[in-house]
Amino acid sequence: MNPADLSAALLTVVTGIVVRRGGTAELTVDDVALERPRNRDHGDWASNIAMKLAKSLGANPRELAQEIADAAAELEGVASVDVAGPGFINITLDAAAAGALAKTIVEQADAYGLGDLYRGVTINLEFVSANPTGPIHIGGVRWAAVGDSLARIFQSQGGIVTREYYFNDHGAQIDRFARSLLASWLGEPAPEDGYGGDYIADIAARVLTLYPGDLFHIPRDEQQEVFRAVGVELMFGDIKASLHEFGVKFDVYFHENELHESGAVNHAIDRLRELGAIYEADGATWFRSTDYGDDKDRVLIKSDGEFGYMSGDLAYYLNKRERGFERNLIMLGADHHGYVKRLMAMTAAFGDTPYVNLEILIGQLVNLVRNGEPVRMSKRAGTVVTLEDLVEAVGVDAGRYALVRSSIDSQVDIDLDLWGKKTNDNPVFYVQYAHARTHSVARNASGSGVERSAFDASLLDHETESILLGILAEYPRLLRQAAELREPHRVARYAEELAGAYHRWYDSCRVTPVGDEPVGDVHRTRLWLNDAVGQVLRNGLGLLGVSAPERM
RNA sequence: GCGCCCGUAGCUCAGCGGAUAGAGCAAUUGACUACGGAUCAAUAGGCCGGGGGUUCAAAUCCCUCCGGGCGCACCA
Repeated sequence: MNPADLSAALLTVVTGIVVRRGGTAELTVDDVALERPRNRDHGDWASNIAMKLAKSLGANPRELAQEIADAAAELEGVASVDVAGPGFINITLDAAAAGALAKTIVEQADAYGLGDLYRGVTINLEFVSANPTGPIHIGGVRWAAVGDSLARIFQSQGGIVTREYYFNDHGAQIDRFARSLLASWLGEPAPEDGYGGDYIADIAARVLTLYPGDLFHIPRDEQQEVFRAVGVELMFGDIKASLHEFGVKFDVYFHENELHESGAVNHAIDRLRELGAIYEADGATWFRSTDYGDDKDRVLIKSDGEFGYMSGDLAYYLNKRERGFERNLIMLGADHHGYVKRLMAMTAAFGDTPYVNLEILIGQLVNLVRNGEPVRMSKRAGTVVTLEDLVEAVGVDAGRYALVRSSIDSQVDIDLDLWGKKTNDNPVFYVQYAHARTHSVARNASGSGVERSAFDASLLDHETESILLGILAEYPRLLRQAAELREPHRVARYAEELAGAYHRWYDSCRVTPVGDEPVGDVHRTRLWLNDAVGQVLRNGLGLLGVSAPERM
């Protein structure tokens, strides 16, 4: 008996009562969704449906609750139903009904918790998209961890997900990068608006070994072009490699240059023009985005003839739509939140639905901290902490977990010294240890002749067992919620809660008999529960891109 | 000035209409000749930034003020 089954049964009960009382409320399963009460005295599951319905039925909430409770008490698998407080309905399952879940989970294995919220929906999730003018710095790392995890969560709901990286290889910043490489090679100081740091010299040297021709005797602008073309490829290769090391693999690396070379940018502007959203002023071409809720109109073609920043975004969006993506999500840092309105205006102008066909997830920036003091990062000064630095200092698991554990709405401090030294501060080890422990227990059980050869759910009647089963039962809904809200951190917090409940159960219920005690069905049944917990921890950690070790 | 995010235990953060607000770390005290003590139990620690409002019910929703972060270019 899981909460979904119970909700469905309760829906039938409540609907019957509403009809009998002459009510007109149309109820769905969501209306009678059960929650797990904080306090164990309040049973396994609780509903507030009576308080919600009382007003429209003109009924006393407690009386209504009692009527529902009396009917619900007859449901199969329900041990008792109580009315408490202002009208809560508290349901306690009998141990057998609750415990059956342990077997279900083991049997469903990796499939336990999967849902169909986005069954068949094509989703394009764009994240990181850092310019290839330097290594991925610590700010981009957050989106790497969160974005990849969110992609996995969408997939758990049946979504057809493409992880995409927008490769900004067109425009002034790339020119600066090229000039910086050239300057480094020539032994000149870095350009005023260019990039510094050891990696520039490193890339410049690698360009030299890769370039087959004679770089010394060609004009300077051709030299710069060589450094641009080869340097960007090298930089991009490095970025890919460090992302890969971090466990993040993109399906598509999209080059902005393609949009310009194929004429897609012009085409996108023409399309807007046909729709009447374009005007000319001051020698520039403007998108009348204020018609669609933006704060000001945006320049698409500057008076010098160059494309404005936004023009590429128009073409890119259309390109994604032409590739068939129903939902397009872009993860951006808080320093880009000003883009939301103009991109939504674009979406509306093209006749799509803002916040549905296009969705922008804004995440707060990370602060780099050293000994409690904030550290300013500067690509130019070369004081950048990179993804590789993070992995080197704390490892992939601890790094990803720490980054994905917080809501993206909150700023996080990254203190590599602290993270590197006191890694026990990171709850990832608490969760991983719980998982390792499930394997340790299973190994031990096997050695003592305890196998999953019998299952009697009614034997899972210890208090820690009913708590554990309650948490396990919530997993599918938790996953769905994480997907709906685009909040991977919920999976991490859930894993911590489950790990805690498991450790407490371990402390009071043994799987392997002690001493001369014979192996009984209670031990065999507990082994099912043990393995079920291991399975769910593994599933959850997998969605976070964190390993689930069998030994630590 | 306008916009977005945040202000919850000493620290880092969950909870975002429900019952006595939680976890980890830090602190204090206990628990292994019983499945790994990277664990568990217990204690202590909170006017959920302040003030109004909506509601049967507000940390959660609305308004306002205070404090912090980030934005508001024919730059990308």
